[in-house]
Amino acid sequence: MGLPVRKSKVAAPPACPLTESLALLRGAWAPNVVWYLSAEPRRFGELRHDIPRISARVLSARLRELESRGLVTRRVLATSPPSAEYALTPLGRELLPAIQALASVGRKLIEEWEEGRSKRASAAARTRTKPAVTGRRKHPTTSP
Amino acid sequence: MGLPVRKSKVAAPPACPLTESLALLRGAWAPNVVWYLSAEPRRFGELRHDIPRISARVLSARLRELESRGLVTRRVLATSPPSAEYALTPLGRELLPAIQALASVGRKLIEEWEEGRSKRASAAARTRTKPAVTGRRKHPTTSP
DNA sequence: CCGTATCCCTGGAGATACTG
DNA sequence: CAGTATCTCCAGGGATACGG
Repeated sequence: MGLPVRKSKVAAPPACPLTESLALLRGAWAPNVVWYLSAEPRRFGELRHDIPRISARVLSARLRELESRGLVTRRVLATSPPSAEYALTPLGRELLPAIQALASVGRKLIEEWEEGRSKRASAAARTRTKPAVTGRRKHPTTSP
Repeated sequence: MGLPVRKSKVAAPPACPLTESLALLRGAWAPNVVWYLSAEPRRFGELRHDIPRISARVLSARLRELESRGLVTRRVLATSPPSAEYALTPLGRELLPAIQALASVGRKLIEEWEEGRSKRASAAARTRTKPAVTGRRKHPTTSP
């Protein structure tokens, strides 16, 4: 605040469509949040459960950011135990095809290398991530 | 270094396909790099021109990372002015549908948003996006 | 049950300058 | 031309604890 001269920083003029949509999904967990909202509105605690490794702080931050960008809406329910429901807006839904494409290729990749792992024990190119099948997930659509 | 302190950071087991493909495209510029390689192999300097706002350092870092993950290949040409060509691998190409979906929705968003804006004022401030066709060759597909 | 408030850490990214 | 070497900056993120 002291110095008036500061570089624009976030200005980030979206020179291209790719950058534009990427800007809406900023943050590592944003796509996941959108994904888990794709089927139906969900509550904060549900999302936390859906995305086990996200912290409340970050989930809250993402939700707020997505809300401020018009991708999700927040609805507070005046129930005895206070609850909140988050849902995708039409704008948020526009991103679903892309997110699904991402999930789709990811799924394929996982399959392929699980197969190739048993056949070809070589391919020491990249050793990342394990199958780590999630125990179970109560998700209407295919899980990300 | 050398402290016995163990932080158990855990590389993060990507429990879901979405996270998996996201992991491959880590870094803000990665998707753009893949996009600009989609049509044909390109050289370092060309990529720099394609993505004007990226610094050499970051471009280099992204390319190395993408290479280490098996998404791109690097080929050094022994020409008088040394040059290098980067190209997508089959694995890299598998991500194209998703990236194109992203670009597609971004394009649509921009259109919508420009239409809605034409009602209010002339969009003069935002016109500095150039496809960066430096007279060399252009992309068969629309620019991101 | 739904968050927000610290504290701290990591790494992605910008700018600039310099070699093979 | 194709990178690497520094340095700095800061937003995103993990953990924990606390307030509504």
